[in-house]
Amino acid sequence: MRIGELANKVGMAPSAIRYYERMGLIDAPERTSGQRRFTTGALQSLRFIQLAQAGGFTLAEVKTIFDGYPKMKLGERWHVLAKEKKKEIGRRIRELEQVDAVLDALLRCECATIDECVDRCSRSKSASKIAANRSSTDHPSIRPS
Amino acid sequence: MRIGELANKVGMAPSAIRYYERMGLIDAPERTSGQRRFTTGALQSLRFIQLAQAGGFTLAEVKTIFDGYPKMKLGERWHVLAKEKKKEIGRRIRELEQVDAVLDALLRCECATIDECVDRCSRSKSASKIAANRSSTDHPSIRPS
DNA sequence: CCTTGACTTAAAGTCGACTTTAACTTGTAG
DNA sequence: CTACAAGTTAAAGTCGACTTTAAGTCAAGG
Repeated sequence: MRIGELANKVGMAPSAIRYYERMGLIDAPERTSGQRRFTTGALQSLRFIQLAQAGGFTLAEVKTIFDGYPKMKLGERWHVLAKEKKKEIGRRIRELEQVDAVLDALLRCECATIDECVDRCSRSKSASKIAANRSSTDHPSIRPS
Repeated sequence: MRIGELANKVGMAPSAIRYYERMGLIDAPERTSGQRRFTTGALQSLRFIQLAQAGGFTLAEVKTIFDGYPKMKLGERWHVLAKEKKKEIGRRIRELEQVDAVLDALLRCECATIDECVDRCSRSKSASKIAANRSSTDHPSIRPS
């Protein structure tokens, strides 16, 4: 399979696939006169990457998973990482719910000027919490080994 | 008030404040021998920016709000934008919940290899939906005027 | 033979929200 | 007077996940 066909099958751009190869996320496939020829194994890897991304993993995290399991074997490690990611997603959802609460507070304000708005609503418990939480959620729990 | 003091009061770096000024988010304050001297008005503006950011607005969106109301007056427009942003946050939360569901599916898999995992779980309804939704949520609903 | 389309590479560009750097001036304390 | 902290600017750097560009190679069809 050439890169274009593979890209079509998984629904991503050829440039993305080359990028993953450069980043060491997928193995460099055999080449026929310079052109990549992929097997279905690459397709599986790419689908897993898509899945992991949908699960909120960064490419660095995916690489960490792959590096730990060069023979494509999963196990404890993968489950541990997935559980950590679930926690992270939970935190992110709660953060967004707070944001939603801030917007509700602002909407209830019926304020005429921004100053009034800030004075009455800025300190309304949720606003400052969010700023405080941000720093923690910035950093993913899974790091390259 | 000099920039350092203001930065301390609102809890942001002086560089951030200069950045907002350059971006036209806050008015350029008077200067004493080149140095910025801020009034409490700037403090209010900065707090509003923090609030808006906590509400999930981008700086471009904040600028849009400010541009529409140069005299710091709020009104219909602000409420409309806030409501749109609430919808966006709702969408994002639902997306994250789907992601959580995907992770659950993967964890239930008990799969031994990545290939197995992908074969059995990748198509499990939620995975492809997420990819489809992403493009829509990428673009904020509020654009510069 | 020539064009067309798909591929190749390395390197640079993109987006957002800043931070960092370099080179300099100004204000204050000892 | 001198040192040091805090201010100034424009320009470049950062992060992540790619895309785009430039310049070139290769195979198949007319």
